[in-house]
Amino acid sequence: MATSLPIGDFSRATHMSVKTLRYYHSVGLLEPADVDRFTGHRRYGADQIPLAQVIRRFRALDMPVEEIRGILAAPDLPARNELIAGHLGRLQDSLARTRKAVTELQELLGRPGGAPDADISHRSVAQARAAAITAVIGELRATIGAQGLAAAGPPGGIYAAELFTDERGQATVFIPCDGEARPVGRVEPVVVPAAELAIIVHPGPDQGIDRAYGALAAHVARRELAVDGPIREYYLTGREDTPDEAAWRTEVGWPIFRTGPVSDHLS
Amino acid sequence: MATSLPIGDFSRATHMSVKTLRYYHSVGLLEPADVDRFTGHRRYGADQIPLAQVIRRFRALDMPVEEIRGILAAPDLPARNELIAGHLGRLQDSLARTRKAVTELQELLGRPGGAPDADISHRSVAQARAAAITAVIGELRATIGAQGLAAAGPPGGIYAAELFTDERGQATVFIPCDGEARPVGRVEPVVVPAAELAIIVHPGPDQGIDRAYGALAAHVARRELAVDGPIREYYLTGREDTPDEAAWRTEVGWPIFRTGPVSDHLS
DNA sequence: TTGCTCCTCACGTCACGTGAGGTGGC
DNA sequence: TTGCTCCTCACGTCACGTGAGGTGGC
Repeated sequence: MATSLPIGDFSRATHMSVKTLRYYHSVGLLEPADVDRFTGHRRYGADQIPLAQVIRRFRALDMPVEEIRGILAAPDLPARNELIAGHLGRLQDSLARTRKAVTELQELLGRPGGAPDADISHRSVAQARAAAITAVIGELRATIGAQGLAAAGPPGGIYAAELFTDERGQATVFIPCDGEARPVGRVEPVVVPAAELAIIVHPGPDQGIDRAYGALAAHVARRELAVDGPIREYYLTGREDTPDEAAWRTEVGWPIFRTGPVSDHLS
Repeated sequence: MATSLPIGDFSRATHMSVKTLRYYHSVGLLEPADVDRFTGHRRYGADQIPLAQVIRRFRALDMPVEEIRGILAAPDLPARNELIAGHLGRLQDSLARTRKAVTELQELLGRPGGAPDADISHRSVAQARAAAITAVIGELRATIGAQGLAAAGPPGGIYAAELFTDERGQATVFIPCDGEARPVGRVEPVVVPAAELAIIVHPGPDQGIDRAYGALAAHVARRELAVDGPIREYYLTGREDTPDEAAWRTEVGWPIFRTGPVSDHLS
């Protein structure tokens, strides 16, 4: 007659917890050889140890209980192999998905997974008081000069995304200044909101700036968490500063949710 | 004033299900801009769309809700990056585990992941009637010959695992035969139980058979689901057959739970 | 009145782990 | 009597999906 073990001993023999064994009993994956009709105590046969070990091995390979049951019940070896291969396929799918997630996260962190997009930088921009208008920079400069205010940074523009697709939408041009501007003509005081931006610098005059937009858009799509919000431009050097077009510099800023390397900040 | 959307519109705008949005509200991950005090209807601001998209992106990377909340609340960029990196690390761990599981499953299926162990084969052995003894083959052969029975296969032995570790345990030597043997002296009739075996062939006389055992044990540990049970030997060609020791052949069989390629069967 | 949208429970998922509260044999 | 083992509920996990049953505005 075969030796039989109480659940505790069987648990130690198989390195499965008592709770697990009771669970496997309840779902019919591994039934005890005997259950006492009065006390409910389970008894396992020593000859069930190898089966338990096989189950443990499959569970360690993340195979669902339901599928293990199927494998144990498979009528022949090809059926058994097919179930195992099915699980293998699912594991490989999840492997590919996880691998992709890892890559994306690495890119969000700015790790050298692909070459970093060298011409792109990041910036947290604090909000700033400014004088704003819907027309040209010269008018702004003259206005704040006349009001005895000083420029507190390069002039800039905020452009609603619809501008680029619908050809209509809100556009604002501003010069940050060190005090409250008084409204004069089309000039009004504004507070330029804070933002987190991915920045690319476009050299030269306006024509060709769409290449900078293209590069920035591609970068953001791949390596950043884009956020819907108006595009921003900063006019570092322009026609107001020098007639040499080659020396002009425009920054294009795309609003993002910041992750990745810490770079320069601008308040 | 900002545009606000009912949950259905916000759901379509963000590609999140209404159920998901309600869930995120209930756990405080994404609170609607306003909730009607009487009807309970939720309203979301259009400016919440980008935040929702960020959340969706992180969830697509399998980040737990609790951690996304932490990232959104992170006080600065390094803290944010650290949380993301933590998740990345966990993903990489699970990647490694899954990769290992895939390899093990492939080995169980006998895929060429490592070179297959060429000298190992598989066999399902049906149960067989036999004449058995705890001593030498010659005595068995003489006995069944005297009883007018024919050998139905090569002689074999069944050896309890304890034999190899404790140097004691049950050992049985048998010759399958085509009828019921009558007990004579130490010879008794037995039924050799069916088994699934991984098989290696050892050429030559007994000395050196431990090398075959070693190779078989290593193979089983890596590529099979081992099962506790007695080891079996089959004496295909031995001293009874030819005096040429180089021609002797012994098969060693290790009980397993069969997976992998279909090979020869022996009944 | 009929659709449509919105609401709040309540339950299921998967493989157990964690108690709570109680029993039986040495 | 004290430990120890064993038992059966019941609940929690994680991120929702799936109903059931009901309401409010066009």
